Amino acid sequence: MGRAPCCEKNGVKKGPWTPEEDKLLIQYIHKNGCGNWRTLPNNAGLQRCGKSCRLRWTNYLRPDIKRGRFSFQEEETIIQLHTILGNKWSAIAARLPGRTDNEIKNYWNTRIRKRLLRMGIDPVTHHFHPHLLDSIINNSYDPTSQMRLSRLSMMQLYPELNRDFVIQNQQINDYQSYQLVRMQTPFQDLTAHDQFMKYDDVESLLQNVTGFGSEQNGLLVVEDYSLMVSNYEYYRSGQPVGDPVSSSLENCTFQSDSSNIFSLQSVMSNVDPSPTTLQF
DNA sequence: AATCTATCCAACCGCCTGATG
DNA sequence: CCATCAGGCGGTTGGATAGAT
Repeated sequence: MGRAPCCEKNGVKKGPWTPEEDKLLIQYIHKNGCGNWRTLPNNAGLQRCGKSCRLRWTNYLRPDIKRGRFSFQEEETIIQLHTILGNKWSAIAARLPGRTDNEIKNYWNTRIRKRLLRMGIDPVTHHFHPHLLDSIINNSYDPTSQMRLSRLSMMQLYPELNRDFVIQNQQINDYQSYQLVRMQTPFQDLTAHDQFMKYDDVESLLQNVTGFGSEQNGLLVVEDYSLMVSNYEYYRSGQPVGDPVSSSLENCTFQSDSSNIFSLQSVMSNVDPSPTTLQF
């Protein structure tokens, strides 16, 4: 015979934890440690399965858990680690102090994954895929969305980067590569339409870089202005000198109009010297 | 104000691996 | 060696909430 079962199936409570249950679990673990999860519920006076207790403790009650919004640095780390590790959430969580695998998994599935798809990037391979753009262009194209207009026009602006070319040339395999082609072209050499698209690139990039803000009536509304600026500075500091993306951003400044609503004043590189107001 | 829809996330489920008797 | 379990993991669900109509 092996071990006894971890818990009786009958009489075990399921569903959301009450504050009283949380209190019992915290008090017991503070006094006795985790020990054996199988025997813990009985010893702590909880009508729960040991597995449920372990999950509640590791994902929610543990004192070293960092709650709240993910920073840009954390999000960048998650994306980079996911490129290498895939859906190994526990391995990713091990490199993000205070974050649980469950929290990272939820954040990936509800935020990051969707954003990558919107950019035409496969969240599994992290490569650009034309068929993802197909679905955007053919099925859900919204002419009021600058992000989507950007991608549609991108294909029109760079016909040499057609889908066969994308498939055959692995060095240009994602959305950022398309942006870099435009970023690296001097502003004065671009057509009027290209210039508009370059503005659009910077706008989209800033919103991704800062990781905060939502469009409301053409203005960018942020929850934490200082954290947004901090993320922006972190991004810029991590880019190599002469990087076309960061050089396009280097003269950007933020102007707060009120406590949490502001417009972006930007002087883009190689652009008309008068400041240009960009609104999200 | 009421209803519908989309999003978020805590919690559960089922599977896998190594440990145990 | 085998049956069984604990612990850990990734996938999925469903209730709560926010936003849209």
